[in-house]
Parts: sequence; structure tokens; C-alpha cells
Amino acid sequence: MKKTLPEELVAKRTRILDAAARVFAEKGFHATTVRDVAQAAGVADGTIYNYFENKGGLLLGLIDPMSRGARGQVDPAALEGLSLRDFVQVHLLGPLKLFEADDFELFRVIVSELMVNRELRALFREHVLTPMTGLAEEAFGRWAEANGVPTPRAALTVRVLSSLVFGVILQRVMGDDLLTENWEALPGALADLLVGGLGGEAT
Amino acid sequence: MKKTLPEELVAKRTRILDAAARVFAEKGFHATTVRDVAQAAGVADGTIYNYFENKGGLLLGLIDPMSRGARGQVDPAALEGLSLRDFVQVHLLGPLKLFEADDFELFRVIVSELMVNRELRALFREHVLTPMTGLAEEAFGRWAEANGVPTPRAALTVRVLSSLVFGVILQRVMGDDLLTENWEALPGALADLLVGGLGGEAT
Amino acid sequence: MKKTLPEELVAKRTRILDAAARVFAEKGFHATTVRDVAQAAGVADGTIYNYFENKGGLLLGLIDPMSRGARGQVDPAALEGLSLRDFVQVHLLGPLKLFEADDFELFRVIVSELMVNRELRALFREHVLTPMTGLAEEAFGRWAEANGVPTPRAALTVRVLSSLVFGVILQRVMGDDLLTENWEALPGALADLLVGGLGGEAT
Amino acid sequence: MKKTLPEELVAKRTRILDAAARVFAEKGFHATTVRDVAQAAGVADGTIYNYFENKGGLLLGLIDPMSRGARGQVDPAALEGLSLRDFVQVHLLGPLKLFEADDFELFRVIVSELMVNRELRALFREHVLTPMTGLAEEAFGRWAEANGVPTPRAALTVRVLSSLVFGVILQRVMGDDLLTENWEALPGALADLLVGGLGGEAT
DNA sequence: AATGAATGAGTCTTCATTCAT
DNA sequence: CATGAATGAAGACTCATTCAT
Repeated sequence: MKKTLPEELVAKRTRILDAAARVFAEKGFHATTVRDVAQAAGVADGTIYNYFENKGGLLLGLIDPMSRGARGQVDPAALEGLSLRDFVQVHLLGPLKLFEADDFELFRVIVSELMVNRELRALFREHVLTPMTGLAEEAFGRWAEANGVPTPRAALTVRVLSSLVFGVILQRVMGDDLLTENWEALPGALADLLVGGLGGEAT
Repeated sequence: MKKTLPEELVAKRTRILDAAARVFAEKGFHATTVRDVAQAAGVADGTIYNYFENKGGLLLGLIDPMSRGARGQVDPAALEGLSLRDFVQVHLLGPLKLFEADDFELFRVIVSELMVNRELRALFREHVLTPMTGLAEEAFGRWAEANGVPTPRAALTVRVLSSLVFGVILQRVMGDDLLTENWEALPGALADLLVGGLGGEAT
Repeated sequence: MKKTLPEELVAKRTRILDAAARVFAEKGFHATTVRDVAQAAGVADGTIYNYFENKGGLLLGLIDPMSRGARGQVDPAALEGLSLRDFVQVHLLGPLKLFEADDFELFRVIVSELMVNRELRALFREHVLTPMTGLAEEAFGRWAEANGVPTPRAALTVRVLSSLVFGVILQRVMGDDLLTENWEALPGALADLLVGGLGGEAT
Repeated sequence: MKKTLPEELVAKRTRILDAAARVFAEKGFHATTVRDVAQAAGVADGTIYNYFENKGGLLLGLIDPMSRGARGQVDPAALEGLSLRDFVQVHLLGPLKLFEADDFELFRVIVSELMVNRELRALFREHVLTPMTGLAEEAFGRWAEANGVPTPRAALTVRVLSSLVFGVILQRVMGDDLLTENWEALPGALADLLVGGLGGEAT
């Protein structure tokens, strides 16, 4: 057994990635030096480059775990029995939780770079956005069929949900106090509003 | 004694700011050098610093015109006669148009920096977000009163609208084809969905 | 007069170039850091880049003065009266002197990079080699005509001369003691040998 | 006890050296990384250091085979019967062929480093230049004696030959078209010129 | 002997900012 | 106020070399 066990390498890669997430979240991508990441990961500067093409690669590397997080969020089977309102709430809750972990600091960094970095954008779209939307559409279709409800604009509906999620996080990150204070109740309230309509009487 | 007329100075400031907006939109904030801006504005590098504290000041300077744009969007008087659906649509349309100008390129840059730059964030909140939300809440209140409709959660409703706007732009900027293709019809469709609710039958 | 006088800039450029020549000659191109050059020139690191594209540009910049040196070496008018032997000697002497200045240290560096740097090679060929060879051919032609001598292979003859020059310098630079010791007498001896032929009795 | 046969080690050393020659010739010495050589040789990076002191050692290692090539070029016995012109031509041809192999690419690299690397220079002088010159002088002496010809300046004559060889290669490497096109005929023409003299009538 | 991951010193280059003219 | 040359701190990245396995 001559080779360094791949597991160790994977572990180190992960350690670097974790460090990167931490430091990026704290200081932002541009304000973070490669050395910052290296020190946070407890490796030498050059070691970073054994695992990632360049500094930007660290960011790209952050996407993949995120996509796994996104995928794991939904359990299609469990959804069929839900009411529309609960169905919606679940789909709001999932993504909301995904970034809540570190108080949305990583969200900040990722979005910041997404806006400006085409490659990252493509990767994010491919690995996170498209799967998420796809799963949601599928789930929605299945749910609708199971409940004998017509779904005239499933695709649009799903976009509304995801847009709402992003928009809400964005506003919260921007420092909207009302959202911050009512964060816990938000998914429910939003679900009510969406299902019942602005004009109507929600639960 | 010929003192340079302030107007001229204001004009030059504006010229620099326009140049900055243009170049930032094209290359992003970090990828743009002060020299890029200077050249685009037709002034010397050093001149920039006669009008702005530093590079970041250019960004801050971009906020103010934007706030005027935001404010000008709504005409409270004209809103009262509208149906709820149309009221909503108008409030979606305005902000959507605000950034559409240069194909959302400036939106990209601003959001990118907002995520990461506390000072810019505060300024943006103060000059753009808060006024916008405030105006919308006020308009909504006035509309509700005029139409004898109760508004149990005006604040939340307004957040839903603005979140939706941000989220939708975000997703479009991310490259969502469905949104891009149906962009024109989007405000109407969203208004329908919001007013009628997911469960219901829209107009 | 607002502008920095171009003369000053040219002077500074020259100062940097001189410094580069000095430092390169001493340590070689690769072993020299840009900072070495900057310090030798008494400017800041960054200033170098106001005058040259990059480190390699310093090398390219060294070519041009050299070409002027090469050109100035010959005075066509004075050549016509010479004997063939003296004509040859003059043409050996010129280039030999060109690099003798700093004990061939710069020759070392230039040749070292010429061997490996295509761009430098092209520039050197265009600005130094071709003009030199051209001038020599022309001078040789004029001399031959003036002296009623046929020149069956002027081009080849000129190559032989220049090759000999380069080869001789090369071998001296390589540390050939015999050449070093007899350096002063060399042009004459070579001229004798070339004109009279290996077999024969020189003038 | 199975000890690795020295032959195998020598073979691997040779393989590494061949790889080095190939890669150096292609990319130049400085532009080549030790890893490049290792990969070209099919070994691990670290293995290189079991056979060579350091990267420079690879270059030094290239000299030795070259010296063998240089030595093998001449067969003293066969030379005695030649005419002076043919004797000269043979001595031009040999070294010319030595580097022709890979289109002078290796010549480029070696000369490039020779110019700048004292240690390499010493080694090259000792193992290649001095033997070559010595052999040639010896051969020339023997030939002169055998043909009853006085050799007043054997040493200088030999230098002229080797200088011419180096100079001609140098100019060809520099991109002299005339030399490139007439390469095959060159040794003959040079021999004619040298033996007959510039003034005279060649064979 | 072979491996190849880790190291970290070393360099080029960029660019925001200053300030003498 | 305008200019733009000078500055020099800062940082990404490379790569020869080492050494534990």
C-alpha cells in the first residue's frame, strides 16, 4: 500500500473547503487571501493548489456540497399526503434552512460572486438551481396528480416559490428587521398568503 | 475671479458616475480599475479623487440616483382607482423596470457588492429599500382604505411583493430561461397568481 | 506646461534600461528580480511597469540601443580605399568591439535569452542582425566594385564574417584562454587567415 | 537477495536524461519543471533526485553523452589521406551534425544555459570543448606532418574552424534564411572559402 | 529505490492612492 | 481643480526540493 489513502486526501480537501467556507463567510471572497484559507485549514499555501485549480476553485468547490444539501432537502414520498398549504410551506422551508446555518454569511459570499462570476453562475445553475427547480416541479406535479388538482402553470408556480425564497433571504440579509423578527413564522405566513391569495382569507 | 461654476462640477461628477456605472456594469466592481473609470469619463486618474473619497465612493455615489429612480416610480394618486390585481402589477412592474435598463448588469454589480459591503448596504437600505418599502406600504394602506378592504398584514404583503421582485430578477440574472422568455408577461402572471392564490383560478 | 517633460521620461526610461543592462549582465536575466532592476535604477518596483510591459520588455528594450550601436559601427565612405585584408579586419573589429564593453557580460545574457525567447529573437534579427548583415553586404559590394574585384558569393562571405565574429566571441565567453590572451591581435590574424586562405601565405 | 542490477539503474538514469533532453529542447530549461521531466520519463518527481543532485544536474548530465558524441565524430586514421579542403570539410561537418539531430533545439538550450551558468560552462569546456579542440589540433598536426605542410598557427586555425561552426549554427538558429536554405552545401562552400581564401579561387 | 503530497520561499504584477507641477 | 507619474503594499501562484511511507 504505497499510495496515500484517497480518504485522507478527500478529508484534507474537505478540511480546506470547510476552512474556505468559514473564512469566506467571515471576510468575503475578495478580502480573503489564499493564505487565510491555508492557515485556517492548517496547511501550507501551496497545498491549496494541490487540491484546487486556483482561488476561484475554492468557490466552485463550495457549490457541490451545497447541491447535495439542496437535493437532500425533499422527500418526494412524504409530500403526497400534504395539503397545498403544507406542500408550499415545506418547499419554502427547505431552501430557507439551507443557508440559515451560518446566519446567511455564506449565502452572501456565494451570491456576491454569482452575480459577477460567469463560471460560478453556470456551475451553480447546473448543480443547484436546475436540480432544485426540477425536483420541485416534479414534486408539485406528483402532488397535483395525487390530489386531483389541475396544475396549469406548474413551472411558473415553482419559480414563484424559489424567487420568493431568494428574495426573502436577500431582504433579510439586507437587514430588514421585520423579516428578521418574524423569521420563524415566515414560511407559514408566506404559505398562507400564497395559497389563499392576497385578496383572500388565509388560515 | 472666475470660479468654476458648481454646475460644471456637478456635471463632471455626474459624468464620472455615469462612466462608473457603465464600466462597473460591464466588468464588475472589482475587475474595474479606477483608471478604467477615469478613461471612460475622459478625466485623469487623480481627478476621480477630487469628487469621490475612494473607489468605493463611486459605488456609493451610484446609490443616490438609483433612489431617485425608485421614488419616481410610483404616483400615489393614480393608484387609488386600481383593482387589487392592477395595484399589485404596478408594484411589480416598477422595480422590475428600474434595473432592466442595461440588462440587469448594474443590478449584478450592486447586489454583488451589497452582499459584502456593509457601508453600501446601509446606504442602500436607507436610500432605496426603506423608502421603497415605505412608499409601497403607504400606497397599499391608502388603497385599502379607499377600497374598503382590511389590510391585516400590509407590511408582510409588501415584503412579499418586493421579495418576489428581487427573487425574480435574481433568478433571471442567474440565467433562468423560462423567466427570460416570458419576461414581458411576467408581472401580469405574477399579479394573477398572487391575488388569486395558488389554489384558485386567476383571471 | 503641465505635462512632465518627455525628456525626463525618456531619461528615466534610459536610466531603467541602463540599470537593467547592468544588473542583467551581473546576475543573468532569470536570476535578476524586477526589484533588483528597480533598486539599481533608483525607482519603485511599480515604476518599471510604467515604462515596460513586463520583465521581458526590459530585455527587448535593450535591443534597440544595441542596434544603434551596430549601425554606427561602419562608415561606408571610408571603406572603399581599403585593401581586402583591411576591409575584412574592419568588419571583424566592429562587432567585436560592440560587446567588449562590459567584458561580454551583456552578450552572455542576450544570447542566453535569444536562444530561448522567440520574440526577442525576432526583434534582434530585425533590428540588429539583418541591418548589420545588410550593411556589410552593401559595403562589400561597393568595395568590390570600387576595386574591380568579382564577388561571386558576397552573401556567403558576409555570413562567414559574422559567423566568425559570433563564434569567436562565443568561444571566448566559454573561457578559451588562447583567444583571451591573443584578443587584440585576433582581428588581424583572422583577416590574414581569411584572405589568404588556410593553405596559403597571408598578406 | 535481489539487488536491483546497476544496469537497470543506469537505464533509468538514461531514460530520465533522454526525457530531460526532449523536454528541455521543447520548452527550454527554465520553462521546464522537474515534474515535466519526471512525467516525460514516466517516474515520480522525487525519483529524479535519486539520480541527480538537482534540476541543474540534469543539464550537467546532458553534457557527458554529448562529449561522447563529439569524440566519436573523428577517426584520426582516416584523415591523413585527405586533401586540406576535405580535411577542413570533415571538421566542419562533424560538429554541425552533432546538433542537427533535433533541429538544434537542444543546442539552443545548452548554449542558453552555458552563457549564464558557470558550472555548466566549466563542465562543457572540460568534457566537450577542450577534447574537441585537442583532437582537432592533434589531427591537424598529424595531417600536416603526413602531408609535409608547415602549420604555423595550428591552434588558431582550429579555433577558426570551431568558431565558424558555432557561429554558423548560431546564425541559423537565429533564423538566417540563407543559411537554412543552403545548409547542405554549406560545409563544402565554407571549406572552399577557408582553404582558398576570400581573395582567391576555390576548388 | 520509488513515490507524490506537502512545503513555503520567492516573484511578478496590479492598482488604489498620493502629490508635485 | 486637473493631471498622470510615482509609489509600494499586497497577493496569487509556481515549483524545486524534501521526506514519510
